[in-house]
Amino acid sequence: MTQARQVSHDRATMRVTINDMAEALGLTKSTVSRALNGYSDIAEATQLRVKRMAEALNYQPLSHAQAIKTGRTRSIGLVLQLSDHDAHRPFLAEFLAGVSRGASVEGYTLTVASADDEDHMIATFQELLRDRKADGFVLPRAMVRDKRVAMLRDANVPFILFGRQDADHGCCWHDVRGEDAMRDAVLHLANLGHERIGFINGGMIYSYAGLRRVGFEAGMAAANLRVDPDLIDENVVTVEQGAKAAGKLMNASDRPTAIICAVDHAALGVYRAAASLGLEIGVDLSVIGYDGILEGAHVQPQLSTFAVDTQASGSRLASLLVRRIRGEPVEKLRETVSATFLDRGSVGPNQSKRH
Amino acid sequence: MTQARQVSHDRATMRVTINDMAEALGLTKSTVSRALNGYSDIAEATQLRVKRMAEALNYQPLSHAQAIKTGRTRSIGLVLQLSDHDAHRPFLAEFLAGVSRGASVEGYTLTVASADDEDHMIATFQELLRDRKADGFVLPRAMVRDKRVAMLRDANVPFILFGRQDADHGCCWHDVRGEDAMRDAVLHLANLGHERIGFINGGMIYSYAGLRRVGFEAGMAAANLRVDPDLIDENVVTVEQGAKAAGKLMNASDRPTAIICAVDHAALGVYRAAASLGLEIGVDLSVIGYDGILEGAHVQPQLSTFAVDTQASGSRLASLLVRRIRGEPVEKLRETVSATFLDRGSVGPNQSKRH
DNA sequence: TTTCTTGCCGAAACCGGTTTCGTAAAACAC
DNA sequence: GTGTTTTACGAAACCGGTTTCGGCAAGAAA
Repeated sequence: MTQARQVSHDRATMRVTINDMAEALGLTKSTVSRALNGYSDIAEATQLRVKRMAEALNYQPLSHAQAIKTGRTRSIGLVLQLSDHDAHRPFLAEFLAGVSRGASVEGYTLTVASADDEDHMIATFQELLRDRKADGFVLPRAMVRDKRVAMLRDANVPFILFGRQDADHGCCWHDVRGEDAMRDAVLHLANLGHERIGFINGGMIYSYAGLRRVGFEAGMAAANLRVDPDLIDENVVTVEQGAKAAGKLMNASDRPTAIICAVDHAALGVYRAAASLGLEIGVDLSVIGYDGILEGAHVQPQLSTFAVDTQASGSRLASLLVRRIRGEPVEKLRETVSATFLDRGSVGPNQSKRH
Repeated sequence: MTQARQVSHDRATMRVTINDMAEALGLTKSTVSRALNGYSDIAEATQLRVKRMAEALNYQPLSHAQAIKTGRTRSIGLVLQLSDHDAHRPFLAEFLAGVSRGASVEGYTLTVASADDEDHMIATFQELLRDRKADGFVLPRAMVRDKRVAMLRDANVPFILFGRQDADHGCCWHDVRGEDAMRDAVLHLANLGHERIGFINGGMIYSYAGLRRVGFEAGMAAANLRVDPDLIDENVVTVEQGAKAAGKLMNASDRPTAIICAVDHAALGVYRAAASLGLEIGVDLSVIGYDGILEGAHVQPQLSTFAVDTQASGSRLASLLVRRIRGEPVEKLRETVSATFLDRGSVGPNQSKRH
């Protein structure tokens, strides 16, 4: 007991409490509290005085103490899903760093939990809410039919998607315009004379895949090219799957001269398939990926791809979520950013058109 | 205001509080509290009755409420360091999932923050402590001179290392015995007739590197082999660095017939170097890695390596840390586990010894 | 039987905040 | 100059727990 006191004593570096504030100001703590929270029945002069003192004393209300009365704890939650295929894992470090940084800027902290399937995730959400461990959630990897969204919306809990949903679903999001990237990829290739362009899409359960497909088709239409179903594959997220898919596409009666991949790992698979077919990437076969994974810079030739700033997105998601928690309407909290094209060695002019 | 009430109302699924417990039991809340915390001045029969009721009502004290009095909040902290080289990132997802799961089993949650350098990390620790966001910390990647350790030990804050430190440093840890793996790797290769064995070590600022070096040398000694300084390189953690290091080793007057790498990425670099030298891995040059990254199973031939169960370690770290927080002595909270050897295709008998 | 322990629990203070309510003083109206 | 409304703050209750303290009843000792 004495020890517990001891421990908490030298651990906490002696916080300054609202009572210290009150004493220093010659006010009561209720006045201090309301001043800091901007109540209108506190004279503006007093509010300023109090806020200045808070600054001077480096006073920060203890979120736990606030939580028991207000229910809000100034922390945002994120639940990892382990069963997610590993294609997404490399981004996780940056993503988390981004989210935690964005949160911290707003004075929020990040609580991370994990779940092994969607149902478990729902349960985890509820537990976190029940214990007030999170005021809202960041949902990475929006899915087409997303149970998480349904649950959180019904429970009236603030949350934000990394990815998009149909507008009327009433949630806010931040996303990278993968569809624009796919379209630009097509146009870029078309400019280089490619006409037979293959498309290897990602996991169709995720909403990004549908969008990228649309973008690919938009690009093909804009370039006046026909979309050949034989040159399209889906649900490809690993290098192996990418190699297999590429093999299939290259078996088509009329081979593609270029392949666009919705995820970089698939593109690396295309490299592998090309190698086993004796084709040179960037010469015999052009490839464009998406994601901007590091390995892309380490293959020969370097992979041309659309890089996503995962960390920036994480940070942005956190700050939008905090605004949502603070009460801003959903409609104002939807935004997209663009990926940046890295024009590297895996793309070249269409050789078969040379005369 | 009314709205806030509304929100917090349908969000929280109406928790059962200690007052509900008291009412249901016909006791006062002070008795309920002490019963649940096992105070000796509460009759054992009563304790049981209370605990049973807690079970029945699914009562969990609100950690925030406890925190303001006790200073402890039942959550463990983890600060990511962004500047860490990416070699470690692939493990992060599993590691975090493990930590959060281990924590959750003990009724703890995980708070994640990030920092860009060591000093910022110290500041982040202090902030988390000051705001009581964490009762203790998991420190991934123990370093040889670890500022974090010094700071936390001085502040008397519970923490645990993933990795090891000199015993007298008075901290607890959980680690994988990389040194044993390195020794076994040597012996395995020696059994196959290899005598010229190279060693490519990882980042020397981390404590694992020193240990693995010791393990390598122990293995060489046990196999009666001479350690040739020309066949050793250090601070290699990426594929590129690995390729470069391997190139250097293969330039030695008396080439190694096998190379052991302290990290898998380096081993993949060896593959690359071998390819450019026209050497066949597993035949002309044997390679053994360490980590068990997924890519190791996707190269030709598959990389023989020592796999680490990062998730299990994360989980274990969390549970040890919780025990530390609960007051168990440091000395009892140190343990190591072994990596498991994956005997795959990158190792073969020493060709040069064939007659 | 009286007194002294001991066991067991309730009452109340406390932790660090928020929020409701009441009220003295100042400002306004007449 | 009096009556009424504002303005601006203090007092006190509250949130959901923990902890100190005090006291009653039963059992032990005298």
